[in-house]
Amino acid sequence: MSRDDSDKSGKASMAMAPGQCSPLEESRCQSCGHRSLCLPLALGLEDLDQFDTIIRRRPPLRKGELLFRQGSPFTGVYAVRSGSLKQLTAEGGGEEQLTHFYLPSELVGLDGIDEAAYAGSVIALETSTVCEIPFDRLDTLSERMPVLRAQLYRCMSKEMREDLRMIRLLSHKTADQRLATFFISMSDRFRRRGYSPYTFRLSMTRADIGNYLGLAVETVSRVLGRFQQQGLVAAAGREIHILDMDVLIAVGEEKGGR
Amino acid sequence: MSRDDSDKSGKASMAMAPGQCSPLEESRCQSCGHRSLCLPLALGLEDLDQFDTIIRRRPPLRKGELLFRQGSPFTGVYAVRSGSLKQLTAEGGGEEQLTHFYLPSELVGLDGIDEAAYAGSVIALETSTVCEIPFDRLDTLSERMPVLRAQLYRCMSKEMREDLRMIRLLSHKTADQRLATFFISMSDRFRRRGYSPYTFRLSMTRADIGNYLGLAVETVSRVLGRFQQQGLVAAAGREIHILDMDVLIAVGEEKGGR
DNA sequence: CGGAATTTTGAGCCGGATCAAAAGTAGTGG
DNA sequence: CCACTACTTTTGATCCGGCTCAAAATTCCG
Repeated sequence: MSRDDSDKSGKASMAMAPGQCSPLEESRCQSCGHRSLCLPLALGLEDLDQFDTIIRRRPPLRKGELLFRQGSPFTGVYAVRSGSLKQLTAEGGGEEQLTHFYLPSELVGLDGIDEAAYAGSVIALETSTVCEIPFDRLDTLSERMPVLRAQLYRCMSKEMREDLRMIRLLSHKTADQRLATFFISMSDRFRRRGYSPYTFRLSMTRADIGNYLGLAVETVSRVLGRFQQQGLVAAAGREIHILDMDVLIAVGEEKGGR
Repeated sequence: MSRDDSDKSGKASMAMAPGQCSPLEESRCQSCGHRSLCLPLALGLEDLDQFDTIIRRRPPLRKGELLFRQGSPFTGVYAVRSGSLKQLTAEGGGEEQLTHFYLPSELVGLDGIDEAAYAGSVIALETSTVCEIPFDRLDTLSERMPVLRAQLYRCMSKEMREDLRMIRLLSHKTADQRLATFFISMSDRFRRRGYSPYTFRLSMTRADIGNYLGLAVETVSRVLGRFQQQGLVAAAGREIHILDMDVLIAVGEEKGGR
């Protein structure tokens, strides 16, 4: 609860200002727990060092703080190091649509390259840290590192593929299928990051989930209630336990949504 | 029905196998009318020649023919040279979702990089020709051509941005807004390609449009009927005339879809 | 001209939105 | 530590946009 806990662990950490702590140690990719999923995943040690020199550490964002605003000039992409964020995109006059949730190791801002401006606003859902990767330097570096370039292509392609999944979900799935798919997807993302796929804490509100899935808050709440009655999941606030993964997967993939 | 028909048109064409006709002239990027929108748009003449050597011409696809199937190994991307195509993606057991329409100069298959397999099946909506661009060679070439690399990034980023637009459309817009947005978008794409933004012929069926927009065919037909009554568009089969662009745009952007 | 695919039109129904309000949670400051 | 306020979540009642089913009208092609 108190910040002192971490400080007690040793004098070394006390000497460091928050957000700049150990720029030579903790903030390096080499020692980052998410390296195996992140952009530089396939780099050799030497290239990794090079890569490290271009990324910039940012002071942590607190809950609700903006990483960047929709339309602001594109300067680079960000890799999530800890915490989670959401992307909101608004259309002329219209309301905001939540288009992405970002977890550690994921790349934020790739959709800004084309028009040299970010396609949506990105906001921290909880205290979060990100690594800033200036795009021009990344591009230059990728010229000499085919592996890095390939990974960048793969990241973009992956996001396109996930967008397609989302389009399918929004176009043809029922509320039940959408929420089931959402839980399965989150579960999977936690699993990949070494956390339990059965028990996790969501950092977003029901309203966020509804906005993301194209459903009203009330519907999210009702469907979740139904899932609990059916023994598929147990939810206490934002704490989620998946009780029957198989059935949940089946619900998410049921034929003929609508 | 008989293949002889095409042969009758003249001796010159008889000397050339279909799909290989004039590989040195018509099929070159330099003489391609879509160069200003296509991948190599910013290349100098020398680089353009280089680029030309890696692209492969394909025999034209006839209406309904498959360019590639979902899940088949990713080998490269395709630039549409003439005609139009649609991408269909299916989920385990579920029905197919139409996720993209492709017009000349657009790049097909970018979403296949990540998993080394194409994310959806792509089918010609009419007789169409495409340029095949093997990805490994494109990647190698992009190493030496920063401009080409930048354009490739931009293409991918653009597709991501368009996917976001689609997600917003599917998540929050009414049937009227969806169809209005669709017409505006098609109009814009025709305009960019040098055709009239007010009068054009759609190559897809109402069912395709419905599938793409997340609507039943009947709804597409009804809304279109309403648009005609209101004097926004005139439609004769697949021939579309936009009569009141401004109002149509306004309908597409109305606040609070649902 | 004839058969198939496409498009339109009509009637009825349902999933999920909306509106309204209660119940629960989390920060905040005294 | 507790009371206060704001936010979040749940629950209930009602309504409507768009889906479904059914069938006619039209267009497309050979």
